[in-house]
Amino acid sequence: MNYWLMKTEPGTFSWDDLEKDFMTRGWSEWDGVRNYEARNNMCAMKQGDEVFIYHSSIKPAIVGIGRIVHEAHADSSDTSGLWQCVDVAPVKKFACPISLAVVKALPQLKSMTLVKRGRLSVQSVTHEEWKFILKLAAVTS
DNA sequence: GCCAACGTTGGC
DNA sequence: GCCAACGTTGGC
Repeated sequence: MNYWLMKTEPGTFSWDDLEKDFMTRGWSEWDGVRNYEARNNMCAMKQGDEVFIYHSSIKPAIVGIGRIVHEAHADSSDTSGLWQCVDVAPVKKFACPISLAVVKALPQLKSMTLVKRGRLSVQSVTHEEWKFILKLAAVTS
C-alpha cells in the first residue's frame, strides 16, 4: 500500500463534492490534472491506496483521507489522449483540518513534498509522514 | 492582488 | 539542446 496527497481548489472541487459524488456514483474522477509528474504519480497508484485530500488557496490544509477505487484511465475531460486520472472516494473527513502552517512548523513534516515542492498537485507521502499526520488528526479532533 | 516558484513553449 | 519569455499555481 502506498500513500499520496492530492490537491484541489475547494472553489472548483471540494471535500463536499467528493462526498456528493460518492453518494450518487460511488466515486469522483480526479480529472483535469495537466502536469506530467502529477499524472505519472496517478499512474503509479494502486486500487486501495490512500490519499490525503488537500485544499489549496484560502485556508490551505489537509482536510481528510480518500481511497483510490479505480486505477489510472483516460481523463474524460481530455481529447488529446495524453492525460490519465484515477477515481477517488472519501474515507474520512478530519474533524480538524491540518493546516499548511502546522505542517511547515512541525520538524517531523518539514521535508514533505507539500512543503518542498508546493506546486506539485499529486505527490507521494512516506509511511512515516502518513502515520504522523494520522496521529496528529486524532489528537486535534 | 501580489509575486515567487516553476513548468512549458518556442526561437535560435 | 539551450534559454528567454511566458503562463500558471498557490501562499501570503
